[in-house]
Amino acid sequence: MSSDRQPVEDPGAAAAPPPSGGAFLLAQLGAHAAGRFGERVGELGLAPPDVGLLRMIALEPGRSQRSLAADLGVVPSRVVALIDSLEKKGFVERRRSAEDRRHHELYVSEDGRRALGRVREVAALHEDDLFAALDEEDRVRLTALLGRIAEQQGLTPGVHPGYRQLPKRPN
Amino acid sequence: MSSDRQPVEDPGAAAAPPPSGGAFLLAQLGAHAAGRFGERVGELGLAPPDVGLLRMIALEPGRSQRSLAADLGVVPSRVVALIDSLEKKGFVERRRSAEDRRHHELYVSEDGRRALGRVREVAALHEDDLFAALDEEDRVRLTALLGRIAEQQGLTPGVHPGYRQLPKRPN
DNA sequence: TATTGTTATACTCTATAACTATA
DNA sequence: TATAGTTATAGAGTATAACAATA
Repeated sequence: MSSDRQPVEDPGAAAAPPPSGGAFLLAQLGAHAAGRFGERVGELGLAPPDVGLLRMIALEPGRSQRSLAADLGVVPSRVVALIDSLEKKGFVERRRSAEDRRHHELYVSEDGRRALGRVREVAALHEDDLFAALDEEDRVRLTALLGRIAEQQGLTPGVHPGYRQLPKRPN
Repeated sequence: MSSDRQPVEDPGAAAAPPPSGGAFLLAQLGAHAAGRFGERVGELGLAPPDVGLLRMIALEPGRSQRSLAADLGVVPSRVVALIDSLEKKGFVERRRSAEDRRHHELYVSEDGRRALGRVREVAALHEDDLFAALDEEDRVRLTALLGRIAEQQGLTPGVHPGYRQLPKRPN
C-alpha cells in the first residue's frame, strides 16, 4: 500500500460514508449467495437460470415456452435459447403438442430429474455454508423476516428477478 | 394425513419443490433490492457501478485506477471504461500524478459530490420502502443477522460482488 | 524490465424485429 | 388475422491481449 496517500483530512468521509444500511447488505449478500450457488451448480453442468427453468418444468410438466416466458417476465426468444441449452444437455425434451401443433410441450428427462436431485443436495450444502454464522434458531428468524419482506414487496415465490431485463437508462 | 388422496400423477412435484430455503430468499431479495436501487439512481443519471466507484473515490481521494481494480476484483481495463463514463458525466476528474506520471489520481468533482448527496437521500428512501414490512426493531434484528453472515462469509464491507466476474463454466 | 493506463478485440447475455408454421 | 416458436441482429457488459508512456 502506498504508505503516504495524502495526509488527507478526508473530505470524502463525510460526503460518502460506506453504505452500511440493511438494504445494501441485503443486495451484497444476495449477490454473494447467487454467485456461490452458481459456482456449485456449475460443477453439475448447469447455469443458474437452467436450475430455475428445470424446476418450473418439473413442477408443471408439459407447459409451453410461452407460459414460462410470462412467468419469468422474459421475452419468448430468450426461452428458446435457454431451452436449447437444456435440451442439448439432455435435461429437457420438447414434444410437439398433438392438439395444437404450434406448441412445444416441455418435459424433464430422466437425466434432468437426476440433475435436479443433485441440485437439491447442493442447495442444502449451500444454505448450510451460507448461514454458518447462525444457529438454527437464528436461521428460522432470518428466513421469517426475509419472507415477510418478500411478500410485502410482491415477489413471486420461487422466481429469481435475475431473469427479467432491468429497464435501461441512457448513459 | 392423506386419507384418500387422488392418484395424482404429478411426478414432478415430488422431484422439484419450489426453492423455499433462506438462501434462495436471500438471493431473490438481494436481486430485487439491487434492481430497485438501480432504477432509483438511474433517475439521477448514475448506473449502480457508478455509485460504488464514486463512493470509493470520495472516501479516498487521489487513489489510482489500479487500486480500484484490485479492491473491486476486476481487471484494470474495466475501470478505464467505468471512469470514462463517470468523467464524461462530469462526476470525477483524472489528474496526472506529478510524482509518478504513469498514475492518474482520481477525484470526485463538485457535481459528483452533489450527486452523492442525492444518492444518499435515494438510498434512505429505498431502504425504507424495502423494509416496509418490518418495524424498527425487526429492521435492526435483520441487519444484525445479515451483518453476522457477511462477516463470516468474508465479504468486503461496501463492495458489491456484482463487479467481479463470475468464473465461467463451459456450457 | 516492470508498471499504469489504454485500445483492440471477442464473447456472453439479453432484447427487438422479422419470419415460419399453425390455427 | 393471431399465436407459438424461431432466427437474425444489435447493444451492453466484461474479459484477454497487445501496446504506449513512464519508471
